[in-house]
Amino acid sequence: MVTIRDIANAANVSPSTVSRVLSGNRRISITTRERVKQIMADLNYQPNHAARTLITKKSKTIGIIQKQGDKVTRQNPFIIEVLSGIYTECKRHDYATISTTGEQINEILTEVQQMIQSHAVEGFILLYSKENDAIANLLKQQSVPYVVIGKPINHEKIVHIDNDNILAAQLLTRYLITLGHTSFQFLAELGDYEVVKDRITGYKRALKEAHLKPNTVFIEMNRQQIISHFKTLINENTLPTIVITSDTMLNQLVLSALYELKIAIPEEIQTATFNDSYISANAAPPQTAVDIQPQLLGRAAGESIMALVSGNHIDDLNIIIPTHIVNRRSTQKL
Amino acid sequence: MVTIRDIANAANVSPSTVSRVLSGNRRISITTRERVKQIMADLNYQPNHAARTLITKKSKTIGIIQKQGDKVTRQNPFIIEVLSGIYTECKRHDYATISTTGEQINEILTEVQQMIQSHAVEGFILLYSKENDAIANLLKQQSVPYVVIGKPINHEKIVHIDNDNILAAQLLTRYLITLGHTSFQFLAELGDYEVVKDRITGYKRALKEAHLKPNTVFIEMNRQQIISHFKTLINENTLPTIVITSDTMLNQLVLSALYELKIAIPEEIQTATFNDSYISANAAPPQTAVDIQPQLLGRAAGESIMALVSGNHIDDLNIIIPTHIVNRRSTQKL
DNA sequence: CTGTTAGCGCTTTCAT
DNA sequence: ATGAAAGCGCTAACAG
Repeated sequence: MVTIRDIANAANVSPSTVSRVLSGNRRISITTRERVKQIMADLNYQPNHAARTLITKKSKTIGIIQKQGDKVTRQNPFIIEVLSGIYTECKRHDYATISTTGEQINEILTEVQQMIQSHAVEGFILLYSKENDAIANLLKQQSVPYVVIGKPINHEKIVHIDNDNILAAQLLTRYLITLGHTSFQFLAELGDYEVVKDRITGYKRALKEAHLKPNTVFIEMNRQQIISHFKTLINENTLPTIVITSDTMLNQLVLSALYELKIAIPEEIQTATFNDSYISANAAPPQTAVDIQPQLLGRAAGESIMALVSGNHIDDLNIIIPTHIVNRRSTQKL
Repeated sequence: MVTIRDIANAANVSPSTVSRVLSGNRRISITTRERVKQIMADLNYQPNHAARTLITKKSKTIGIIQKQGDKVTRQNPFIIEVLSGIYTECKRHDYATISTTGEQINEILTEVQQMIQSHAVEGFILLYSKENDAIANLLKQQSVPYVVIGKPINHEKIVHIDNDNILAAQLLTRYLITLGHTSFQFLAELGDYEVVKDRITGYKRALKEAHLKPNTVFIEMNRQQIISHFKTLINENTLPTIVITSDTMLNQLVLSALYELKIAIPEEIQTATFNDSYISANAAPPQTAVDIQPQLLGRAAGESIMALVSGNHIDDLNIIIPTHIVNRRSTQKL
């Protein structure tokens, strides 16, 4: 292994000089700087990460905290794209990322505690937003920098990266109204998520503007349940003309259920969903969807945490990533 | 930060003694061992990872190398589950994982080189198998331990974790033959993948046994192309009774295309796919699929690399993860 | 602009 | 069974 010492010897300077050119210190003569750099290249020098971390206490890695690590969450395109965005941005700044996905809150809590104490990470990105969250509290108390992807909690001075889900839902619903829909159903996954609440709010708002009645159903992420749900609607003759789902995965289940019940889209019913993805874009049929740009959410989170760990101040704590509607075959003019 | 020194002072022993109980050294009296352990717990001691790595040159992290990092690959459930398996297993051994996904081979190559030289990782898992691969060659040359998920390359002394894809395809095809199918089409993604070749081999073998003619088409992962493909089949009146796809993502596209062409599954055509996932299980309609157990592939890879980095010998270089057929609505007795 | 010095927290001979 | 001492590769005062 070639060390800072080796290249110091070869360049006839002291290790500290080498260290200085490494950190881009200004007050090194251009000649020595270039010479040292040349020798580093020649000898294929790689700085030792551990040694640097040991002394600076900067590990150049960011922790990512997820709540659940179950199969559905893992395979959710939204999460994957967010992670990809974070990864890209951190990598660009020469930072590594490390994920924590515990089954239980306590498990995550101790792991996070360890990471902090052993200086394994410099900051965290939380992939969820929750009031009075034990992990967030821990981070705050230990004053470890972190940012949250999700809805801002008003009394907190923490950077939140989010979409305007109320607006997004409102725009989608308005658009569907222009298509001629009057009979809506919003299918939402169970679980008391803030995002879902916001989307329902926006949906209701748009319907109210048009003097239409909202219809919202919370349902389990279970194919059989969804099939019986639609069976009931058919029997009661209360099938809406459009079903909006709160996420791709739920949408996929709805499409599967409708297929089984031989209800044709968009002829007999129409569908639209939040969280556009490869799957919804290539579903049967391709779905009209709200693209919330998860990749950008991740990138913005990465940028923010990079700023925080390098001591920069962020004055806008509330970063909003724009959304847009992608119009596909699952909806059409009535 | 509480160091080994602090707890040495508190226990009235030397740092080296503390270090010894930390590493489970035998020749420490049971009394001091217990006392030291107690104090470590009381003071909530966390070993400093960087310091340990600096001296031992063991980073307790494993590198994961992927070839492509595009959206389709990222969102492919197969990859996700493999990664999850690796992560789980490494975590169980107190190892972290770090991913590398470059756009170009050279980018990955330099990154891997860096990781090795700076002792950032102890070993690698390659998520692909390729003859005469530059990265594999680099690892071999520097004698960094690695395992690969994919087809064994015969003249190599490297642990490979794989399914028996020939057998899996053979079993699936045989099963479909028992359903009464005689007119097959195997739709494979373009790209010269060894897995795909094996699956086609098994498929052909089973058809040959039954004196049936194979029909194999390589196609781009593009919805429009697939639609025109099926249009052509309809026009030529050569629609098979069953379409087998080489992966979930391709299968999803086929379902979308068939939906558009209003060809009903399983009534007018049947479908089956490799690489079962949440998506194929809940598709329109749910797909008969070969579960290749990606989670287990990942776990086995994790186990193997753990063994290698701790210096254990692995005598069986060829680890086969069993597969099984999941029978769903997309196929039925003809 | 550059060198000297003193560690960061840990492991590991070499003693005893 | 335990301690003393050296040093992993790097950075950061401090000193010129």
